[in-house]
Amino acid sequence: MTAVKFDKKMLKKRGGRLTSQRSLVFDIISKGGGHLDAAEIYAKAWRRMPGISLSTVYRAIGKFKELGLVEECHLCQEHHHYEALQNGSHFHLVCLGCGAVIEFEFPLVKRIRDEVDKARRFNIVNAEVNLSGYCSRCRG
Amino acid sequence: MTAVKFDKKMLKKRGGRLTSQRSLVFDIISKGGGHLDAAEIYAKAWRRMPGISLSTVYRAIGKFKELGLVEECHLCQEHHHYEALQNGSHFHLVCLGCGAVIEFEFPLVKRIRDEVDKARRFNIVNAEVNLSGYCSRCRG
DNA sequence: GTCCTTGCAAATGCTTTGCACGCTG
DNA sequence: CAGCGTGCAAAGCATTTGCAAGGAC
Repeated sequence: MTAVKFDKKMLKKRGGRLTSQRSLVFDIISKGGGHLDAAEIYAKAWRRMPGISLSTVYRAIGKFKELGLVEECHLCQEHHHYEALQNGSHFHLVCLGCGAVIEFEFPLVKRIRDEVDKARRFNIVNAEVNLSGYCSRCRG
Repeated sequence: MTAVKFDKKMLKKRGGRLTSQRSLVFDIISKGGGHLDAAEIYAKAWRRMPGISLSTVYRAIGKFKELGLVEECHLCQEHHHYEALQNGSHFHLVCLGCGAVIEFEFPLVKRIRDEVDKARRFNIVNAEVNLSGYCSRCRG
């Protein structure tokens, strides 16, 4: 997990401007290893650039997402969704085109659980698998 | 995906009371197949019980979660977290005890992608796998 | 010089909480 | 009848937006 050097080219693609704030935010996200939320990024940013605004952090993140440099861990849903616990676990396949959600079960998921359990000495309680992409109708 | 009959016993375990609002909310969640958010549940509930309060919906959901009857799809994190896209995908193993996050790569994940891709005629763009449980230190 | 970015403050949207009344057990 | 659950309104957070001033190109 090495930090990615923030590069002018990365922004220029779609006309973004290279500012010190953006470099800073990108550097923090890049070194954060994927576990930082906006407030944490903001806190780290403030230490290196006192006075930086929280909205600037959000806007930088938004820009990076737009450019495909950064992604949210929980990509497919905006807010919480709930489901009743019934017959075992199933997984979600979300179409980025039409928003359709398909549920599926997949034996390999159990194998992943088992093997991670063994390999990492980790007692797995919950497994969540979310796939997103384009369904047959929407691709093209 | 059949609806689960809401049962008095399900609530009594920890002293909850059986009310018409709770039955209604549970029924909606149960029939929703896991893709309803709070607002959608509220809307459906209002149609069958005009005047029901949104806070009641939230409190019912909270109770069901507490009783283990319902779970949020995005269990492990409260709000969005961001990560830089770099060398291919990795996955997350979150300890429910100490909060540690372990990243791992796993070849089976690629197999799942491929097979779902084929089986469902779905063009997969992003795969996300989140496992949670207890690490060797925290279990016991 | 143009117009994209920033900082600030206010607004928005989802979720939670305080309080008095009503209903379950 | 005791105490939990409800509805309402207000509070809390995270995130977004409008606007005037500042900086990149």
